[in-house]
Amino acid sequence: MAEKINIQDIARLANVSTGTVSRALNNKPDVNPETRERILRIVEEQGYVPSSTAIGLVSGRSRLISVLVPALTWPLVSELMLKVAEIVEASSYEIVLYSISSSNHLRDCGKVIDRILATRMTAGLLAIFPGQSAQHLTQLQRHSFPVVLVDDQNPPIEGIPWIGADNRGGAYEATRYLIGLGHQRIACIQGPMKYKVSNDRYQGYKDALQEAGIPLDPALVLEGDFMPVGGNKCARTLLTLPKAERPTAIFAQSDLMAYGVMSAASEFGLSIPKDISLVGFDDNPSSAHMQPALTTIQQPFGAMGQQAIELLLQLIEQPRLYYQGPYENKRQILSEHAPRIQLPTSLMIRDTCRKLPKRVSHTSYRHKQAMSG
Amino acid sequence: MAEKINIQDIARLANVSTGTVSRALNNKPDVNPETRERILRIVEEQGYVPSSTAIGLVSGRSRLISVLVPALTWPLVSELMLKVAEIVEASSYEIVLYSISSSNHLRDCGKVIDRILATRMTAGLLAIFPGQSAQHLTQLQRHSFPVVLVDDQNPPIEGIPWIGADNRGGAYEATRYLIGLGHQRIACIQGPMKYKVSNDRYQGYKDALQEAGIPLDPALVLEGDFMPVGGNKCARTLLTLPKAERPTAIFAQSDLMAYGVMSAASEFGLSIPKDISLVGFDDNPSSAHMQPALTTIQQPFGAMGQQAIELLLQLIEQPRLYYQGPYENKRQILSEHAPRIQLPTSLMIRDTCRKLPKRVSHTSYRHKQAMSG
DNA sequence: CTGTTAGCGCATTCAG
DNA sequence: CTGAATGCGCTAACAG
Repeated sequence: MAEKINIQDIARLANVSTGTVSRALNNKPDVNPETRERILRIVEEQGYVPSSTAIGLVSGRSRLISVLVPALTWPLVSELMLKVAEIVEASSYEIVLYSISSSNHLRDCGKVIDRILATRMTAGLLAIFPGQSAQHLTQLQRHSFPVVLVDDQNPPIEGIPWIGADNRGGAYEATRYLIGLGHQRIACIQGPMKYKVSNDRYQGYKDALQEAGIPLDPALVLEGDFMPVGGNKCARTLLTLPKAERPTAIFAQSDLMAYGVMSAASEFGLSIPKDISLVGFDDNPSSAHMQPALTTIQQPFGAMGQQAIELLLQLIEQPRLYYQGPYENKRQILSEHAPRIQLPTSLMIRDTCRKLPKRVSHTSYRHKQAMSG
Repeated sequence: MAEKINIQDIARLANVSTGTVSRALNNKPDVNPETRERILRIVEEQGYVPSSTAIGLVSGRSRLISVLVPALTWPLVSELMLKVAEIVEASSYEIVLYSISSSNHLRDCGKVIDRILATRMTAGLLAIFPGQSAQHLTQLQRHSFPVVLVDDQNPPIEGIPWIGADNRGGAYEATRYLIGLGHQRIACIQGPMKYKVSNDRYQGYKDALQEAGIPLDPALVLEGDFMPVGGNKCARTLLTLPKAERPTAIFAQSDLMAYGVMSAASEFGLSIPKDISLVGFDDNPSSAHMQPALTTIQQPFGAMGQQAIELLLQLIEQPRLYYQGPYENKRQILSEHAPRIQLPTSLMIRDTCRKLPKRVSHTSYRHKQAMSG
């Protein structure tokens, strides 16, 4: 059935030339409706599918899209890819996956990008959280190879469309939520400050503090590593502080670090949220199943994936023109400037935060503890 | 630099024919070493990369490999894919990703497989945990299209190479570990029994019980859904049992269900591992960060991915011949039968299991509890 | 050793 | 409206 059958076979079976078959298949207007129907019927019968390789060769265009992903073990990327895959499969394109794993670092990534560019096997590139490899992307841009970047580590690159989460807004919301609960001494466990994302979240944290008129205490701002161990280490430092200086709430810039905070708390015999309130960032799938379930900021990964791939597809078909606004409504003003799209996060309220009594003083805290004990 | 430059340009620049250039590029023996070097130099200078599309067309072979993945949100798949991607990138092949997400169920998956087969755009298919879609795979097999299946839900399919984890052995090890700790009343929270994996793990559980001469108590064997909610529900049933009938340990057939058990325990005011010991299965990345860290059976996803993709690559290049034994050592006897490779799991001992005192009786248990309370 | 030629499967002219 | 011819970039077979 699926034995190598080509356009000539169809042409023979339909008593027409290959040209006509080709026209019929590509919905060209100038073809006899009767003939077209007959051809399509035979195509259906024979289960004929045009060779995408040949089409690629003759048309010079590819139906393949490169997607560059970081270590897939990061659960967040999965969510994003899910949406990307869904949309690509609904189109006539396919995804070619390139992963920058632990072994092939910066240098190898450059090679991958060179190959993408040189072979032109794919029609465009979606780079997802490429980390340091982002710098190689300008090279593609120079050759007017369509690229869309989903990132949070690097400052935006001139000329490259960029999709990201509103990290500053998310951090602001997290901190404001804690303030609304009555917390005044709120610690911030940061990611590595060399990353843009860490700075953005720090800004959001400061925004909320400033808005509430709470002075920023540098002793409560610690730099972690986005990983559980770093979160744990920072939390230990915070919990070692004298009671009066100790934070009543912690904003961890990643869920993984929040996990570390939770383990540190239990090591100190402290209970969350009774003794310490905690908010994370990311909303990893497992965060909802922690004990207690982690209150956190959810990143809009699905939406980011969707925006990114839709933008890329549009870029491939309409080079150098960017639609502003939602993709569905294409009658938007076109722009020649690479868009920067920032998607809103959302606060997931769960069980790691506790409302503080009106007046928070050392004595009233101990009093309450004694009553419950 | 990377402007469309082809083999003719190189031929012109090197003052040779395209045939010679092609020969030089493909390391054919019959080409003047001097000429070859000159050509290679020019190729390097010009940054020429042969069009894989054209090569694909003329050679009839593809350098693309289809990889069919289930909902990527499942963290386990990421680990597997990581290894697959690493190996593919080291080869001359690329990965084309197809995902069977929530939206496109069984029917759409059939379409995907039809397309893979019809276009022959890719040279082979690696199907990872395809679930119910596995049945479509026989179609590929019939057309002698190389397929390798990584699965645990379905019984093996005749003629299709199969890679899986030793689920029975893993469950046996988990249960034996609990028995070794002195537990006698060990519950088993199963996955859906329509899946092979659930039956395999149940067998392993029974094996260990039988070996230790412990009678199987049907009241302690409950069917879950592999998800946290199911684990929680089953655990509630178990914890509602009268003290004497209540299990002292629970073997959950998935980590996610183990999370559900943990939350159920805390709802019942029970502490893990003090009151109940718990072992999971899978070793999700987050399991090590649970409070307490979950003792579980680790699935060899990396190894599974590696075996699977190496087998597929070999199948593509040596159709209908399967190497038996490790890939590295290729001088193995070849077989015409599709191999079934089962990879060993490993027990990750962490903090959710407790050694029971020598004699386990209702009274001594309460005595100990009273002493610690 | 090397140049020439004939396709791979298709879309796209250019004539009818 | 349609058939025939050209060529996409490359490899392979065949002559030199």
